[in-house]
Amino acid sequence: MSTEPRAASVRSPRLPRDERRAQLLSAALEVFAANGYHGAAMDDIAETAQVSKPVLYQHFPSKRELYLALLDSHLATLEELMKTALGSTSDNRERVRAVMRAYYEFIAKDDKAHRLVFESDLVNDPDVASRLENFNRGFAEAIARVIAADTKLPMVEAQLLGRSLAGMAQVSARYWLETSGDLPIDVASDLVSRLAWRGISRFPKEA
Amino acid sequence: MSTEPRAASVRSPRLPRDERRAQLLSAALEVFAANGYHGAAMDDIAETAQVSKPVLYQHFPSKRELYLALLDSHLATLEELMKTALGSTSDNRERVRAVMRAYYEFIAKDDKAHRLVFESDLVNDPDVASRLENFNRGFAEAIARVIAADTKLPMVEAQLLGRSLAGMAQVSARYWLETSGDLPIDVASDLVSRLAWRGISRFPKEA
DNA sequence: TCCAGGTGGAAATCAAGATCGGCATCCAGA
DNA sequence: TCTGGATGCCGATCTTGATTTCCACCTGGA
Repeated sequence: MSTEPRAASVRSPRLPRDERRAQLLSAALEVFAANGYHGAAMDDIAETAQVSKPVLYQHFPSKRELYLALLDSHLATLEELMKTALGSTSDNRERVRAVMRAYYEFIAKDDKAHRLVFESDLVNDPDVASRLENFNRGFAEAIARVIAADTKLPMVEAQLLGRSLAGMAQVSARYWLETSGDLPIDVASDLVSRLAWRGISRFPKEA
Repeated sequence: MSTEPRAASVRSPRLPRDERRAQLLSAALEVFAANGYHGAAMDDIAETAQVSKPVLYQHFPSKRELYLALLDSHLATLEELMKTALGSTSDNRERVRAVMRAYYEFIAKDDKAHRLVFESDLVNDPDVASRLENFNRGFAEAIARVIAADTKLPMVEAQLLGRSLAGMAQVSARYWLETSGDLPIDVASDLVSRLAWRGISRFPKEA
Protein backbone atom coordinates (compact mmCIF):
# COMPACT_ATOMS: atom_id res chain seq x y z
CA MET A 1 0.00 0.00 0.00
CA SER A 2 1.45 3.25 -1.01
CA THR A 3 1.38 5.80 1.75
CA GLU A 4 3.03 8.59 -0.17
CA PRO A 5 1.14 11.85 0.11
CA ARG A 6 -1.50 11.96 -2.55
CA ALA A 7 -1.93 15.14 -4.59
CA ALA A 8 -5.08 17.09 -3.82
CA SER A 9 -8.07 15.99 -5.92
CA VAL A 10 -6.22 13.01 -7.30
CA ARG A 11 -8.32 9.96 -6.73
CA SER A 12 -7.15 7.07 -4.69
CA PRO A 13 -6.41 4.15 -7.02
CA ARG A 14 -9.21 1.61 -7.11
CA LEU A 15 -8.79 -1.47 -5.03
CA PRO A 16 -10.77 -4.68 -4.83
CA ARG A 17 -13.28 -4.46 -2.02
CA ASP A 18 -11.43 -6.79 0.33
CA GLU A 19 -8.13 -5.02 -0.08
CA ARG A 20 -9.72 -1.64 0.48
CA ARG A 21 -11.43 -2.90 3.64
CA ALA A 22 -8.15 -4.26 5.01
CA GLN A 23 -6.45 -0.98 4.26
CA LEU A 24 -9.18 0.99 6.02
CA LEU A 25 -8.86 -1.26 9.08
CA SER A 26 -5.14 -0.68 9.13
CA ALA A 27 -5.57 3.09 8.98
CA ALA A 28 -8.28 2.93 11.62
CA LEU A 29 -6.01 0.96 13.95
CA GLU A 30 -3.36 3.63 13.72
CA VAL A 31 -5.76 6.43 14.49
CA PHE A 32 -7.73 4.65 17.22
CA ALA A 33 -4.54 3.41 18.90
CA ALA A 34 -3.02 6.87 18.90
CA ASN A 35 -6.07 8.87 19.91
CA GLY A 36 -8.65 6.51 21.35
CA TYR A 37 -12.15 6.13 20.01
CA HIS A 38 -13.34 9.54 21.20
CA GLY A 39 -10.27 11.38 20.08
CA ALA A 40 -10.42 9.89 16.61
CA ALA A 41 -12.49 11.54 13.89
CA MET A 42 -13.66 9.75 10.75
CA ASP A 43 -11.95 12.59 8.90
CA ASP A 44 -8.65 11.55 10.47
CA ILE A 45 -9.11 7.91 9.52
CA ALA A 46 -10.08 8.78 5.95
CA GLU A 47 -7.06 11.06 5.69
CA THR A 48 -4.75 8.36 7.01
CA ALA A 49 -6.21 5.88 4.55
CA GLN A 50 -6.03 8.49 1.79
CA VAL A 51 -9.67 8.15 0.84
CA SER A 52 -12.75 10.24 1.39
CA LYS A 53 -15.23 9.66 4.19
CA PRO A 54 -17.98 8.07 2.07
CA VAL A 55 -15.52 5.27 1.30
CA LEU A 56 -15.40 4.47 4.99
CA TYR A 57 -19.20 4.31 5.12
CA GLN A 58 -19.24 1.99 2.15
CA HIS A 59 -17.42 -0.60 4.18
CA PHE A 60 -18.58 0.13 7.73
CA PRO A 61 -22.06 1.29 8.69
CA SER A 62 -20.70 3.61 11.39
CA LYS A 63 -17.63 4.68 13.28
CA ARG A 64 -18.64 2.40 16.12
CA GLU A 65 -18.98 -0.64 13.83
CA LEU A 66 -15.52 0.09 12.46
CA TYR A 67 -14.12 0.11 15.97
CA LEU A 68 -15.88 -3.14 16.91
CA ALA A 69 -14.61 -4.85 13.75
CA LEU A 70 -11.05 -3.92 14.72
CA LEU A 71 -11.51 -5.01 18.30
CA ASP A 72 -12.91 -8.37 17.20
CA SER A 73 -10.03 -8.96 14.87
CA HIS A 74 -7.36 -8.32 17.47
CA LEU A 75 -9.13 -10.15 20.27
CA ALA A 76 -9.34 -13.18 18.00
CA THR A 77 -5.59 -13.03 17.39
CA LEU A 78 -4.82 -12.75 21.08
CA GLU A 79 -7.21 -15.54 22.02
CA GLU A 80 -5.52 -17.81 19.52
CA LEU A 81 -2.11 -17.00 21.00
CA MET A 82 -3.34 -17.73 24.52
CA LYS A 83 -4.93 -20.99 23.42
CA THR A 84 -1.73 -22.09 21.69
CA ALA A 85 0.35 -21.24 24.73
CA LEU A 86 -1.98 -23.09 27.10
CA GLY A 87 -1.97 -26.16 24.89
CA SER A 88 1.79 -26.18 24.36
CA THR A 89 2.49 -28.32 27.41
CA SER A 90 0.75 -30.34 30.09
CA ASP A 91 3.15 -29.19 32.80
CA ASN A 92 1.39 -26.46 34.77
CA ARG A 93 4.50 -24.49 35.55
CA GLU A 94 5.46 -24.44 31.89
CA ARG A 95 1.91 -23.43 31.01
CA VAL A 96 2.07 -20.34 33.18
CA ARG A 97 5.43 -19.50 31.68
CA ALA A 98 4.21 -20.00 28.10
CA VAL A 99 1.09 -17.89 28.64
CA MET A 100 3.10 -15.07 30.18
CA ARG A 101 5.59 -15.21 27.35
CA ALA A 102 2.83 -15.19 24.71
CA TYR A 103 1.28 -12.17 26.39
CA TYR A 104 4.53 -10.24 26.38
CA GLU A 105 5.18 -11.20 22.77
CA PHE A 106 1.78 -10.01 21.65
CA ILE A 107 2.44 -6.67 23.26
CA ALA A 108 6.00 -6.38 21.96
CA LYS A 109 4.88 -7.21 18.43
CA ASP A 110 1.91 -4.92 18.11
CA ASP A 111 1.67 -2.12 20.62
CA LYS A 112 -1.15 -0.53 18.60
CA ALA A 113 -3.30 -3.61 18.95
CA HIS A 114 -2.56 -3.83 22.65
CA ARG A 115 -3.55 -0.22 23.19
CA LEU A 116 -6.77 -0.83 21.30
CA VAL A 117 -7.62 -3.83 23.44
CA PHE A 118 -6.33 -2.85 26.89
CA GLU A 119 -6.57 0.90 26.93
CA SER A 120 -9.89 1.41 25.25
CA ASP A 121 -11.80 4.60 26.03
CA LEU A 122 -15.04 3.01 24.92
CA VAL A 123 -15.41 0.59 27.83
CA ASN A 124 -18.77 2.11 28.74
CA ASP A 125 -20.23 0.83 25.48
CA PRO A 126 -22.01 -2.46 26.28
CA ASP A 127 -20.77 -4.19 23.13
CA VAL A 128 -17.18 -3.23 23.82
CA ALA A 129 -17.48 -4.09 27.51
CA SER A 130 -18.91 -7.52 26.76
CA ARG A 131 -16.15 -8.36 24.28
CA LEU A 132 -13.44 -7.36 26.73
CA GLU A 133 -15.18 -9.18 29.55
CA ASN A 134 -15.50 -12.32 27.44
CA PHE A 135 -11.82 -12.26 26.71
CA ASN A 136 -10.81 -11.50 30.29
CA ARG A 137 -13.09 -14.21 31.63
CA GLY A 138 -11.78 -16.83 29.23
CA PHE A 139 -8.20 -15.95 30.04
CA ALA A 140 -8.72 -15.93 33.79
CA GLU A 141 -10.73 -19.17 33.69
CA ALA A 142 -7.94 -20.92 31.84
CA ILE A 143 -5.55 -19.85 34.58
CA ALA A 144 -8.10 -20.77 37.25
CA ARG A 145 -8.19 -24.32 35.88
CA VAL A 146 -4.43 -24.58 36.22
CA ILE A 147 -4.67 -23.26 39.78
CA ALA A 148 -7.50 -25.60 40.74
CA ALA A 149 -5.61 -28.60 39.33
CA ASP A 150 -2.41 -27.70 41.13
CA THR A 151 -3.72 -26.53 44.48
CA LYS A 152 -7.04 -28.30 45.08
CA LEU A 153 -8.54 -24.92 46.02
CA PRO A 154 -12.31 -24.60 45.49
CA MET A 155 -13.20 -23.09 42.14
CA VAL A 156 -14.59 -19.87 43.60
CA GLU A 157 -11.20 -19.12 45.12
CA ALA A 158 -9.31 -20.35 42.07
CA GLN A 159 -11.37 -17.95 39.95
CA LEU A 160 -10.39 -14.99 42.08
CA LEU A 161 -6.74 -16.02 41.88
CA GLY A 162 -7.08 -16.53 38.13
CA ARG A 163 -8.25 -12.96 37.78
CA SER A 164 -5.39 -11.84 39.98
CA LEU A 165 -2.81 -13.50 37.76
CA ALA A 166 -4.49 -12.26 34.59
CA GLY A 167 -4.29 -8.76 36.07
CA MET A 168 -0.66 -9.31 36.91
CA ALA A 169 0.07 -10.31 33.31
CA GLN A 170 -1.78 -7.36 31.79
CA VAL A 171 -0.46 -4.62 34.02
CA SER A 172 3.12 -5.83 34.16
CA ALA A 173 3.30 -6.30 30.39
CA ARG A 174 2.11 -2.75 29.80
CA TYR A 175 4.64 -1.40 32.26
CA TRP A 176 7.42 -3.42 30.67
CA LEU A 177 6.50 -2.01 27.26
CA GLU A 178 6.55 1.55 28.57
CA THR A 179 10.00 1.02 30.06
CA SER A 180 11.17 -1.01 27.12
CA GLY A 181 14.83 -1.83 27.12
CA ASP A 182 15.17 -1.98 30.89
CA LEU A 183 14.77 -5.74 30.77
CA PRO A 184 14.85 -8.09 27.79
CA ILE A 185 11.51 -9.78 27.05
CA ASP A 186 12.82 -13.17 28.18
CA VAL A 187 13.96 -11.89 31.54
CA ALA A 188 10.83 -9.81 32.14
CA SER A 189 8.24 -12.45 31.27
CA ASP A 190 10.18 -15.14 33.09
CA LEU A 191 10.42 -13.03 36.24
CA VAL A 192 6.71 -12.37 36.37
CA SER A 193 5.80 -15.97 35.61
CA ARG A 194 8.10 -17.13 38.40
CA LEU A 195 6.36 -14.75 40.78
CA ALA A 196 3.04 -16.16 39.62
CA TRP A 197 4.13 -19.78 39.85
CA ARG A 198 5.60 -19.42 43.31
CA GLY A 199 2.39 -17.86 44.46
CA ILE A 200 0.35 -20.72 43.04
CA SER A 201 2.51 -23.67 43.83
CA ARG A 202 2.47 -23.20 47.61
CA PHE A 203 -1.33 -23.37 47.97
CA PRO A 204 -2.81 -24.68 50.13
CA LYS A 205 0.26 -25.78 52.09
CA GLU A 206 1.72 -22.95 54.05
CA ALA A 207 5.26 -22.56 55.34
CA MET B 1 -29.40 18.06 50.35
CA SER B 2 -32.90 17.55 49.18
CA THR B 3 -33.11 15.37 46.14
CA GLU B 4 -36.87 15.50 45.80
CA PRO B 5 -37.94 16.32 42.26
CA ARG B 6 -38.06 20.08 41.80
CA ALA B 7 -41.12 21.58 40.14
CA ALA B 8 -40.48 23.00 36.71
CA SER B 9 -39.40 26.66 36.76
CA VAL B 10 -39.00 26.61 40.52
CA ARG B 11 -35.58 27.85 41.37
CA SER B 12 -33.15 25.78 43.27
CA PRO B 13 -32.76 27.20 46.78
CA ARG B 14 -29.69 29.34 47.19
CA LEU B 15 -26.72 27.72 48.81
CA PRO B 16 -23.46 29.21 50.02
CA ARG B 17 -20.79 28.81 47.39
CA ASP B 18 -18.91 26.01 49.15
CA GLU B 19 -21.99 23.94 49.79
CA ARG B 20 -23.12 24.30 46.22
CA ARG B 21 -19.71 23.25 44.92
CA ALA B 22 -19.74 20.13 47.09
CA GLN B 23 -23.21 19.28 45.91
CA LEU B 24 -22.21 19.68 42.28
CA LEU B 25 -19.22 17.39 42.80
CA SER B 26 -21.47 14.77 44.32
CA ALA B 27 -23.88 14.91 41.40
CA ALA B 28 -20.99 14.83 38.94
CA LEU B 29 -19.55 11.72 40.60
CA GLU B 30 -22.84 9.89 40.14
CA VAL B 31 -23.10 10.78 36.48
CA PHE B 32 -19.43 10.27 35.57
CA ALA B 33 -19.31 6.95 37.45
CA ALA B 34 -22.44 5.68 35.71
CA ASN B 35 -21.69 6.88 32.20
CA GLY B 36 -18.03 7.75 31.95
CA TYR B 37 -16.70 11.15 30.95
CA HIS B 38 -17.78 10.86 27.31
CA GLY B 39 -21.18 9.46 28.07
CA ALA B 40 -21.96 12.18 30.57
CA ALA B 41 -23.47 15.45 29.41
CA MET B 42 -23.36 18.66 31.44
CA ASP B 43 -27.13 18.67 31.08
CA ASP B 44 -27.26 15.35 32.90
CA ILE B 45 -25.08 16.58 35.74
CA ALA B 46 -27.10 19.79 36.09
CA GLU B 47 -30.29 17.78 36.15
CA THR B 48 -28.93 15.42 38.81
CA ALA B 49 -27.84 18.41 40.89
CA GLN B 50 -31.19 20.11 40.24
CA VAL B 51 -29.64 23.31 38.96
CA SER B 52 -29.20 24.85 35.55
CA LYS B 53 -26.05 24.48 33.45
CA PRO B 54 -24.76 28.03 34.05
CA VAL B 55 -24.49 27.15 37.72
CA LEU B 56 -22.02 24.39 36.84
CA TYR B 57 -19.93 26.89 34.91
CA GLN B 58 -20.00 29.27 37.83
CA HIS B 59 -18.01 26.76 39.83
CA PHE B 60 -16.00 24.88 37.18
CA PRO B 61 -14.50 26.49 34.07
CA SER B 62 -15.30 23.43 31.94
CA LYS B 63 -16.58 19.87 31.98
CA ARG B 64 -13.00 18.63 31.91
CA GLU B 65 -11.99 20.75 34.94
CA LEU B 66 -14.96 19.36 36.84
CA TYR B 67 -13.81 15.84 36.05
CA LEU B 68 -10.22 16.58 37.08
CA ALA B 69 -11.38 18.10 40.37
CA LEU B 70 -13.27 14.90 41.16
CA LEU B 71 -10.40 12.67 40.16
CA ASP B 72 -7.98 14.63 42.35
CA SER B 73 -10.26 14.39 45.31
CA HIS B 74 -10.65 10.63 45.12
CA LEU B 75 -7.03 9.91 44.28
CA ALA B 76 -6.04 11.88 47.38
CA THR B 77 -8.33 9.73 49.51
CA LEU B 78 -6.94 6.51 48.08
CA GLU B 79 -3.34 7.63 48.43
CA GLU B 80 -3.96 8.39 52.09
CA LEU B 81 -5.42 4.92 52.62
CA MET B 82 -2.45 3.27 50.94
CA LYS B 83 0.00 5.32 52.95
CA THR B 84 -1.74 4.45 56.20
CA ALA B 85 -1.76 0.74 55.34
CA LEU B 86 1.92 0.74 54.39
CA GLY B 87 2.85 2.52 57.60
CA SER B 88 0.72 0.29 59.84
CA THR B 89 3.44 -2.30 60.40
CA SER B 90 7.13 -2.92 59.76
CA ASP B 91 6.56 -6.58 59.00
CA ASN B 92 6.61 -6.97 55.23
CA ARG B 93 4.10 -9.77 55.08
CA GLU B 94 1.63 -7.76 57.17
CA ARG B 95 2.27 -4.75 54.97
CA VAL B 96 1.23 -6.60 51.85
CA ARG B 97 -1.82 -7.85 53.67
CA ALA B 98 -2.77 -4.40 54.98
CA VAL B 99 -2.37 -2.79 51.56
CA MET B 100 -4.51 -5.43 49.89
CA ARG B 101 -7.15 -5.05 52.57
CA ALA B 102 -7.14 -1.26 52.25
CA TYR B 103 -7.58 -1.59 48.51
CA TYR B 104 -10.54 -3.93 48.83
CA GLU B 105 -12.11 -1.70 51.48
CA PHE B 106 -11.82 1.39 49.31
CA ILE B 107 -13.59 -0.43 46.53
CA ALA B 108 -16.25 -1.93 48.77
CA LYS B 109 -17.00 1.45 50.34
CA ASP B 110 -17.28 3.60 47.25
CA ASP B 111 -17.76 1.80 44.00
CA LYS B 112 -18.50 5.09 42.23
CA ALA B 113 -15.12 6.49 43.20
CA HIS B 114 -13.39 3.30 42.13
CA ARG B 115 -15.05 3.39 38.73
CA LEU B 116 -14.04 7.00 38.32
CA VAL B 117 -10.43 6.20 39.14
CA PHE B 118 -9.91 2.76 37.62
CA GLU B 119 -12.30 2.65 34.72
CA SER B 120 -11.85 6.12 33.34
CA ASP B 121 -12.64 6.64 29.66
CA LEU B 122 -10.54 9.77 29.58
CA VAL B 123 -7.16 8.08 29.84
CA ASN B 124 -6.05 9.64 26.56
CA ASP B 125 -6.17 13.07 28.15
CA PRO B 126 -2.60 13.90 29.28
CA ASP B 127 -3.72 15.44 32.57
CA VAL B 128 -5.82 12.41 33.47
CA ALA B 129 -3.13 9.99 32.31
CA SER B 130 -0.46 11.71 34.38
CA ARG B 131 -2.59 11.67 37.53
CA LEU B 132 -3.33 7.99 37.17
CA GLU B 133 0.28 7.22 36.33
CA ASN B 134 1.49 9.17 39.38
CA PHE B 135 -0.80 7.14 41.59
CA ASN B 136 0.06 3.82 39.96
CA ARG B 137 3.77 4.56 40.12
CA GLY B 138 3.64 5.54 43.78
CA PHE B 139 1.66 2.45 44.66
CA ALA B 140 3.89 0.08 42.69
CA GLU B 141 7.07 1.69 44.03
CA ALA B 142 5.91 1.22 47.60
CA ILE B 143 5.43 -2.48 46.86
CA ALA B 144 8.76 -2.59 45.00
CA ARG B 145 10.52 -1.35 48.13
CA VAL B 146 8.99 -4.18 50.14
CA ILE B 147 10.08 -6.66 47.47
CA ALA B 148 13.62 -5.28 47.26
CA ALA B 149 13.97 -5.39 51.04
CA ASP B 150 12.71 -8.95 51.29
CA THR B 151 14.34 -10.52 48.26
CA LYS B 152 17.52 -8.57 47.55
CA LEU B 153 16.46 -8.42 43.90
CA PRO B 154 17.83 -5.44 41.92
CA MET B 155 15.46 -2.48 41.85
CA VAL B 156 14.74 -2.79 38.12
CA GLU B 157 13.33 -6.25 38.68
CA ALA B 158 11.61 -5.27 41.93
CA GLN B 159 9.89 -2.44 40.03
CA LEU B 160 8.48 -4.85 37.46
CA LEU B 161 7.26 -7.15 40.21
CA GLY B 162 5.81 -4.15 42.08
CA ARG B 163 3.73 -3.31 39.01
CA SER B 164 2.70 -6.94 38.74
CA LEU B 165 1.38 -6.99 42.28
CA ALA B 166 -0.29 -3.61 41.89
CA GLY B 167 -2.01 -5.00 38.82
CA MET B 168 -3.01 -8.08 40.75
CA ALA B 169 -4.61 -5.92 43.44
CA GLN B 170 -6.49 -3.71 41.01
CA VAL B 171 -7.86 -6.36 38.71
CA SER B 172 -8.75 -8.85 41.43
CA ALA B 173 -10.51 -6.23 43.54
CA ARG B 174 -12.65 -5.17 40.59
CA TYR B 175 -13.56 -8.75 39.86
CA TRP B 176 -14.39 -9.39 43.50
CA LEU B 177 -16.70 -6.37 43.50
CA GLU B 178 -18.49 -7.57 40.37
CA THR B 179 -19.05 -10.97 41.92
CA SER B 180 -19.80 -9.53 45.32
CA GLY B 181 -21.09 -12.00 47.81
CA ASP B 182 -19.17 -14.96 46.42
CA LEU B 183 -16.45 -14.42 48.99
CA PRO B 184 -16.42 -12.18 52.06
CA ILE B 185 -14.02 -9.26 51.87
CA ASP B 186 -11.72 -10.79 54.52
CA VAL B 187 -11.38 -14.08 52.68
CA ALA B 188 -10.93 -12.48 49.27
CA SER B 189 -8.30 -9.90 50.20
CA ASP B 190 -6.44 -12.41 52.36
CA LEU B 191 -6.36 -14.98 49.57
CA VAL B 192 -4.90 -12.56 47.09
CA SER B 193 -2.36 -11.19 49.55
CA ARG B 194 -1.25 -14.73 50.35
CA LEU B 195 -0.77 -15.39 46.65
CA ALA B 196 1.26 -12.18 46.45
CA TRP B 197 3.30 -12.92 49.55
CA ARG B 198 4.15 -16.47 48.52
CA GLY B 199 5.29 -15.17 45.19
CA ILE B 200 7.54 -12.60 46.82
CA SER B 201 8.91 -14.49 49.75
CA ARG B 202 10.60 -17.23 47.71
CA PHE B 203 12.79 -14.90 45.66
CA PRO B 204 15.59 -15.43 44.86
CA LYS B 205 15.78 -18.87 46.41
CA GLU B 206 14.08 -21.45 44.32
CA ALA B 207 12.73 -24.81 45.37
C1' DT C 1 -18.58 1.09 -25.57
C1' DC C 2 -21.16 0.30 -21.52
C1' DC C 3 -22.05 -0.37 -16.90
C1' DA C 4 -21.11 -1.90 -12.23
C1' DG C 5 -18.82 -0.54 -8.67
C1' DG C 6 -15.46 2.44 -6.54
C1' DT C 7 -14.73 7.23 -5.71
C1' DG C 8 -15.30 12.22 -3.56
C1' DG C 9 -16.87 17.47 -2.73
C1' DA C 10 -20.13 19.45 -0.31
C1' DA C 11 -23.43 19.83 2.93
C1' DA C 12 -27.16 18.26 6.21
C1' DT C 13 -27.87 17.03 10.69
C1' DC C 14 -27.19 16.78 15.36
C1' DA C 15 -25.46 16.59 20.02
C1' DA C 16 -23.32 18.84 23.41
C1' DG C 17 -20.12 22.38 25.49
C1' DA C 18 -20.20 26.96 26.70
C1' DT C 19 -22.10 31.79 27.10
C1' DC C 20 -25.36 35.89 27.14
C1' DG C 21 -28.26 38.81 29.38
C1' DG C 22 -31.15 39.32 32.79
C1' DC C 23 -33.90 37.69 37.09
C1' DA C 24 -34.26 36.62 42.17
C1' DT C 25 -33.05 36.93 46.77
C1' DC C 26 -30.66 37.97 50.92
C1' DC C 27 -28.65 40.99 54.12
C1' DA C 28 -26.14 45.01 55.81
C1' DG C 29 -26.45 49.60 56.54
C1' DA C 30 -28.84 53.91 56.58
C1' DT D 1 -38.25 49.47 58.03
C1' DC D 2 -36.53 50.03 53.55
C1' DT D 3 -33.28 49.93 49.91
C1' DG D 4 -29.45 48.86 47.12
C1' DG D 5 -25.62 46.00 46.20
C1' DA D 6 -23.72 41.57 46.11
C1' DT D 7 -24.28 37.14 45.00
C1' DG D 8 -26.61 33.10 43.36
C1' DC D 9 -29.65 31.71 39.91
C1' DC D 10 -31.59 30.39 34.91
C1' DG D 11 -34.03 30.26 29.91
C1' DA D 12 -32.52 30.72 25.69
C1' DT D 13 -29.21 30.55 22.40
C1' DC D 14 -24.67 30.45 20.24
C1' DT D 15 -20.84 27.83 18.69
C1' DT D 16 -18.47 24.05 17.23
C1' DG D 17 -16.98 19.66 15.99
C1' DA D 18 -18.12 15.48 14.18
C1' DT D 19 -21.11 11.83 12.15
C1' DT D 20 -23.50 10.68 8.30
C1' DT D 21 -25.57 11.34 3.70
C1' DC D 22 -26.56 13.32 -1.02
C1' DC D 23 -25.65 13.36 -5.59
C1' DA D 24 -22.78 12.98 -9.18
C1' DC D 25 -18.20 11.69 -11.21
C1' DC D 26 -14.62 8.23 -12.64
C1' DT D 27 -12.63 4.05 -14.17
C1' DG D 28 -11.61 -0.62 -15.25
C1' DG D 29 -13.11 -4.87 -17.01
C1' DA D 30 -16.22 -7.49 -19.91
